[in-house]
Formats: sequence, C-alpha cells, structure tokens
Amino acid sequence: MSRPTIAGVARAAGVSVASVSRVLNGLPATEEMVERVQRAVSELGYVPDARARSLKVGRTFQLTLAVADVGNPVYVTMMRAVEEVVAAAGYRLVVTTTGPDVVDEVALVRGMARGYADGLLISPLRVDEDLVKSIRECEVPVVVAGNVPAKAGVDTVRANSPKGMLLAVDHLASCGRKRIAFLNGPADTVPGAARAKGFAEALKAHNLKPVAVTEANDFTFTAGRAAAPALLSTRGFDAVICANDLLAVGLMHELAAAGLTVPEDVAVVGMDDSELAEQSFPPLTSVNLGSAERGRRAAELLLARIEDNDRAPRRIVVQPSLSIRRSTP
Amino acid sequence: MSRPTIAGVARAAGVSVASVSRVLNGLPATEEMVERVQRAVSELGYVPDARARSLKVGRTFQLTLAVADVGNPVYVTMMRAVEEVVAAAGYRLVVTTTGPDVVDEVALVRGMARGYADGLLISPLRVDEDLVKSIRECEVPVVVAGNVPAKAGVDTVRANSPKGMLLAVDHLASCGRKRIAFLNGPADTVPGAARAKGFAEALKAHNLKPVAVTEANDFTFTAGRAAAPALLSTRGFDAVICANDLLAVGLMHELAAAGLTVPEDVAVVGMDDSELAEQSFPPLTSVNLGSAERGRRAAELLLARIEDNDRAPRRIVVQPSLSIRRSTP
DNA sequence: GTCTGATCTGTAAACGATTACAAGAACGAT
DNA sequence: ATCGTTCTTGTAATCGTTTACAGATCAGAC
Repeated sequence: MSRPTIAGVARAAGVSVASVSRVLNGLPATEEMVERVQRAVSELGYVPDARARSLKVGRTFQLTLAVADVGNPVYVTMMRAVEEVVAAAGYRLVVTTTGPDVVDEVALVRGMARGYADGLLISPLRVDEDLVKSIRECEVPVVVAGNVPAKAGVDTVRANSPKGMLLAVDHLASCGRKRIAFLNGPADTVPGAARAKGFAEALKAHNLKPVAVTEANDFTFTAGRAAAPALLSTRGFDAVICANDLLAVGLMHELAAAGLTVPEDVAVVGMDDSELAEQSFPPLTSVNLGSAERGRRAAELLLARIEDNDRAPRRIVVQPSLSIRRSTP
Repeated sequence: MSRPTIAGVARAAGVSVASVSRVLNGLPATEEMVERVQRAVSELGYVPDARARSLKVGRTFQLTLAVADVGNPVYVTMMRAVEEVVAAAGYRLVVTTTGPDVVDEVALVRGMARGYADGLLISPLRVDEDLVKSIRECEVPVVVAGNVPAKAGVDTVRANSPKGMLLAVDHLASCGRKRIAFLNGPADTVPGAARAKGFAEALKAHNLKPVAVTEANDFTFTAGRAAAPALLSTRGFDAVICANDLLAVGLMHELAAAGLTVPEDVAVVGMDDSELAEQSFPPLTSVNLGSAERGRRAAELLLARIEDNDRAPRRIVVQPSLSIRRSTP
C-alpha cells in the first residue's frame, strides 16, 4: 500500500494524467472533470510529490534561513520577521544552523546548488574570500543579513553599529557616565569588528577615552561571564557597553557576584534589543539594531531577486534606535 | 549558462552518464575513469541535484523538526541535541515552526507526504483526534516529543511532569515553604494539563493545599507577566511553581515590581531548566525535564524507525531532576 | 453536410538523477 | 584458437510530475 501517484488518480478517475495535473493546478477544465478528479484524489488520499514537481518546474517554494546560533535570541526576532514575509509570499521557511565556523557556511552555500531551496538568507558571523566567492557563484539567489564587501555584488541588509554605539554613548554621557568600558565579542567576526570600530568612534566624538576593552571569545552568555573577570580587573569604569544582549546579561551576573549593583555602580547597555533584554533583570537598556526590520527587508530583497535575478544588487542599512530600560540610570 | 547536469559532465568527460553516476557514488571504476570524471566535475563545477536524486532513490536525507515557538529556550536545548544525533547519522536537520494551533500541526504532518523529508520529529502543544490520525496515516516516520495516546501507535518520548512537580514540591517543603501557588500555562495544552495534574498530586502527597492556581494564556514571558496580577491578588503564598521558565521569569519581574524579593518573600521554581534559567536573575531553580535527553532519544527513535518501519512503537519516559539555583532559599 | 474555430482531453517528452541489463573487452585456461 | 569468466562500460527504463503538441469533439455559419 504505497503512496498513490498521479497515475493512480488518473486510473481511478478514468482520465489522463494530464487532466489530473490540470485540475490540480487550477487550469481550465469542465465541471465534470473537476468533479471526477477531486473525488479520486480524496478517495485515494493523494498528495502530490514536491520533489517531482519541483524537479519539473524548477522551483521548490522553500527558502532557507541560515543562522550561526539558535540560542541567540536576536535570531529569534529576525526569524519571526522573515517567516512572516516569506509565508505571505507562499514560501515555506526552513531554518538551518551553521555554527560559528566560516567553512560550514561555505559548505552550506555551495550545497544550495543541490536544489534544496529557491533562495538563501544568511547571516554570517565571519566572512572570508571563500564565502564571498561561494555566494557570488551560488546557483540560487542569496541575501546576506550582515556586512560583506560591496564588490561581492550581493544584496545585503545590515545594521549601523557605529550609529548604534553613538546612541549608547550619548545616552550614558547624558546620564553622567563617562568612564565607559566595552565588552566585545570576538573581534575577528564581522559584528565584532564593526562594534569595536563604532565604539572607538563614538568615544572620540564625545572626547572620551575607553577605560577598558575586553573581548569575549564568543557572543554567548557563558562567554560574557567568562570575560567578566578580565574586565573587572580594571576598576574605574561606571558603565559598560556590551556587543550584544547575551554578553550583557552574562556580565551582569558577574557584576552582581562582585557586589556591584546595576545601574547604581555600573550602568550596562546591551545591543540587539532582543527578547532577552526585556526578560533580564534589571531589564536591559539595549541598542535596537533593527533585527526585525533587517529580517523583513532581507526577506523582501530575496523575494524580489527570485522574481528578477538581473536587478542591481541593493545594500540596505537599517538605522538603530535605543530602548532605554532600567540597567542605566 | 545554467547548471551543468550529469549529462553535461558525461559529455565533457567523454563517457556515459551511468559511469559518471557510478564514480560519484563510489562504485567500482577504473583509475582512468575516476580521473576523467572528476576532472570534468570540477571543471564544470557540477553539483548533483538533490531533488532528482531523492526522486529516484526515495530518500531525501533530510529530517524535519517542528516546534511550536522558536522563542522558547527549551526548544533550543532540544534542537541542539537532535541536531547532534541526526548530523552524526548523515542527515540534515531542518526546523520549521508551527505556532500554537493544532490545525497548523496537522497541515504540517499531512504535508510531509510531499516528500520534503525522510522523517518528522514533532513536539505538539495541543493534540486532538485529527492530529493523531494524521500522524498515524503519515507517509514518513513520525516521532512525537510529548504525550499522545498509546493507541496512536507512534513512538513517543515524553517528560515525567508529575515526578518533576514532586521534586519541586519536595524541595520547597524542605526549605519550609508550604504555602505554594502554581502558575500554569494554558490547561488545554498537553503540558499544561500534565502539570496541573502533577501539581495537584504532588501537593496531596505532602498533605498540602494549593494556595492559588492561575493559568497564563500562553507559555511565554509576556503571558507570565500578564497573569501575575491575578496571582498576586491572592496573598498568602510563599512559593510559586511555574509551568516553564519563561512564565517564571515573567512572574519574577512582576514580583519585583510589587516589591517582593525572590527568594526571601517568595520562592520561585521554573520548569525546563533551559538556558534562561541560568541567565535569569536571580538564577532560577528549575525542574529539568530532560529536554536534551528527550531530543536525543527522540532523534534515535526516528532514525531507528527509518531503518525499520515495522518495529513496535516505543514509549520512552525521561526522568526529571532538579537544578537548584538562587530563586529558592 | 462541410468547414472553421474554439474547447477540451490525451499522448508523450521532458526535468536530472540511479540502476537493471546487456554488450564489449580483457584475460587466463584449455 | 576457442571458450568461459570477470570486469568495465553504455543503453535505456524509471522515479512522479508538468506541459507542448496534436487529436477529438462540438457549436455555429455557410
């Protein structure tokens, strides 16, 4: 008792396979034909095979979203936004996780040529020549949520980290906090590098000097905790900006353990404004880098490129805003 | 310049398509044949089409994991465990999110017949006749992480909520907290019902009466906050058990807003022992319902069933443990 | 009754792989 | 030289759809 095929339906309905296919796809057919086919379909419980269909028509109506770490709540926000847009356009969204290594991302992009999906939305942590090359050569449209060189000639949607940093520093300065430390993620990642640069610029704009800069070895809660002692060995800061919310929350735990209160002793600012910022205690003031909007825009770019692969690549920058909560005075 | 097919490779190498396929699949071939084919493959940048391949061989080497809410950190834990097992077995894992409605889940299960994946691992929030029926009739193996009736005849891996509740109550009682309230999620869900029952039993075992029981309308942080006032309108409890970590964290925010400290005024226990429990402040004592192990076992069951679809359905129950942190005295 | 369109339906050729089968080559044994 | 093995390679059928094309049917106009 194996799966019925279109041929089985045709036989049961006493018509040709072509007619069945036409009815199924809503092409014109007589009243009676439609009726017979539909009866046969529901009698046999026929479901068309997506593989065979997509082999023929060349589209899968699936889109892939690749993220580095499912545990990072910023991707949750982005994923929700992407899902909404692609679902409205009639696509299924499948999510895969790549891990932090660029080689896995390259393998993923290369693998898209196998016809798994009609498009790929990728948010790479690290970018190298290989990745850019594989994206350029990819058989299906790719949109990058993040920063890749313009010469890659690919649609991108990225955040404005420097501007975000400036918002954070503005806010801290206006609260009278001018001895600012920075807890970054790995500086060899794209966001890590952007934030380091943004931090330096923002301080310069305020005529301030960084009190301390520490690099966690990952963008995770655990890494944030692990990096805290190094940061705490430097005293003399009254505020810390963290490269993302997970690091900020990790740091806040260690601050509490060291007997420091937030925001009285140390103000803490996170970045991403993910669900975690709202959930943490005290709720975390966080730079909203527009992850939902980036997701939405990226999804739209992807759909547009699937529609017309010859359009000029666009590079969208989403502007940040600041969500002030109770981790700053 | 479209994608090269196996025929193109064959032409370029001056051999037949069969030979190309054989070389690609590692079947015996002469030194020279292998050499010629591989040169042609890398010259053309040929990548086999997974759709065509799976259409012929009947397997996609993809597995689907369907979860209700990507924002719930318990699924992150589970996802990681599942991913590890299936990747080791040579499968790709794709994740889709269903939302809280059972109709979406039914649609998803039915849709599996389209050949998207070789197996489905689903963790349904709500279960009805339709869902059970669709699972039983599903073309591909399905494993349920959660509780469905034994008569469904499907492999399941579930948590032991009542036992978990007992651990929580034991712990609270041993701390001297006996006026225990309960913040549940929707009771019309499978976990909601199980936890309500477990809570009642656990209190009875200790000869205690529930001080208050409130139902949030979802298993989320926001719902936890929203349900807090109703709970707080009943005074007189010195501990609250929450149906999951998100609810617990939501509640703790409102407790703080009401001027109550955790754990001094009110002890709080969560369930799931997700990353959030560790990240919250104070760190949340939480019942570990074995989500990682459930994910691992479920993935193993799925792989085993793909191997042999005639094996008797198994029903695995994973035992809970308690992770004591600082939200209890 | 025949012809012209307009409709509807069926036949068969794709899509890109795998694989059963057969044919050819190579080689040693007789 | 012939035969039988074994090993390699090629031809063609197949998986389950869609769709170009052709054939059939039918109505209306002459």
